[in-house]
Amino acid sequence: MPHTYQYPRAALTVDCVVFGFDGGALQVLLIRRGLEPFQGKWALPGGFVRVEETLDDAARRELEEETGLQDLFLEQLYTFSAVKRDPRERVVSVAYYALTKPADHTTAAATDAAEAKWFPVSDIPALAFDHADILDTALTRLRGKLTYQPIGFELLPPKFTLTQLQRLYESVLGTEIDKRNFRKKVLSFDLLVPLKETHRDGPHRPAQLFRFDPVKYERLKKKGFLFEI
Amino acid sequence: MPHTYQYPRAALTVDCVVFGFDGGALQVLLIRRGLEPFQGKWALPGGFVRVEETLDDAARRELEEETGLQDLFLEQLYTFSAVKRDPRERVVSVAYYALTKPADHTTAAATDAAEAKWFPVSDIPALAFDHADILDTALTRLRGKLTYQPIGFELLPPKFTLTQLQRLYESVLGTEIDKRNFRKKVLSFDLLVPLKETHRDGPHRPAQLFRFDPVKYERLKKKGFLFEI
DNA sequence: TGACTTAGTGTGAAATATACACCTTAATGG
DNA sequence: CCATTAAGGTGTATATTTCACACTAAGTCA
Repeated sequence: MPHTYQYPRAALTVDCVVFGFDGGALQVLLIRRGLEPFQGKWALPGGFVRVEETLDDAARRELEEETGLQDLFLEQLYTFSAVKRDPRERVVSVAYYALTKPADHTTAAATDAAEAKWFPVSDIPALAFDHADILDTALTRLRGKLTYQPIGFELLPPKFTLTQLQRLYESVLGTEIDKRNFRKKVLSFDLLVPLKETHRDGPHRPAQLFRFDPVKYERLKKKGFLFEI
Repeated sequence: MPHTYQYPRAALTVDCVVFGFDGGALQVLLIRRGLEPFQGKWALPGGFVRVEETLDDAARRELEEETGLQDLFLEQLYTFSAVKRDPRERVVSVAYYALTKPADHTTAAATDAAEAKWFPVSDIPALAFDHADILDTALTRLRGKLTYQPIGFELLPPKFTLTQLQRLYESVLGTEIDKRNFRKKVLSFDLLVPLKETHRDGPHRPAQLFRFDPVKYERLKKKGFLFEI
């Protein structure tokens, strides 16, 4: 059923940069394109926005359709509009970035629709469209955001150790952090609650498990608060 | 000449939050709408994106058409996509925010196309569409950005005094700042060059004029640098 | 020439950031 | 079962940054 307008219109898409952390390196979820253009190339999950849904809805829908992922931290990133970014026709794409917990990773792999695969950000294949630009923008944003908002927890399981959190910061920011100073700082925000459990893992002392307390975070945020590592 | 597509498409617009500073309070430039919907209401300058231009181009074009402003600091803000944000049909709008120097203010007032007027952000009339949301988002962004990037200069004339700069920070951030500490901090970045001129203004000691040095700023930015007031 | 008004300047105290090394605890295996 | 292994966990002293605070300087105008 055709739709007619007085002036030509760009098509609107969403593209999602999905980050994950496997304990060692920051990863991005890509899907292999089944159709032209760029058939067979790796690309960010995404697709056309329906006329009766918001961009956030579209991003969540496409993510679920293409990767099986649900209920993740998702935030609008930037809208990309280079005139020739899609060889077919004018397409403007609103990019999102998402953070997943490790438990989601298997889910993502299990999807059948298209081939989906995690790649370490240090080793990304050639991407379709301007997706390399989008990924760069997302990485820059993630690094920036990590230093002033407590979103690192979104990349870790609900229960995590301080060492895991530190590894995450180190690999995303690409710096080494002093263990004692990091712990002091992180705990000083009073956003982590120690659990009565420990994480046993090999021939050494087991690690205290913590969880993030979103309620305390909301309280702090309202008072105007700066989370800085 | 009609244009036909297989699926319905949202219309794409840009809207611009133009900030100015008159020495006392932060101002926003609004235009009075000449057409329905919201005829006679105040709104952000903006309009439809043409199919062969980027969003940045569209924002600059609309700004010039509606307000006469050119060559200003302009940055994409966020894309607004609530389904009913335009009562006529589905319209997705990419919001921008812009910073103008005082010399531009008269230019803006001189435009004839539509009625354009500066309003202090503390006293904004009811706005069309979701423009109040957009303005809120822009203000939050401006406040955030001002504290870690040296964009305040974009709101001042090319030559300015430290007191003017301080007033700007105070009124945008809504805080009082200690004069000595502010000067120490700002000068410590080594981004301001003192001029051989002073600013005479009333029966008191004249003030040293400075200009912002974008070259030094670029150098610093590359080394990874944090501008924090 | 004195009164008025904004410009411009320095220091000490408090808080925060940084550098740095050793003991603790459980698992493993000889 | 005890010695070894390997990561977990902790405190302090120093450097740096932030913060609070008050007077003199320079020009105008009556």
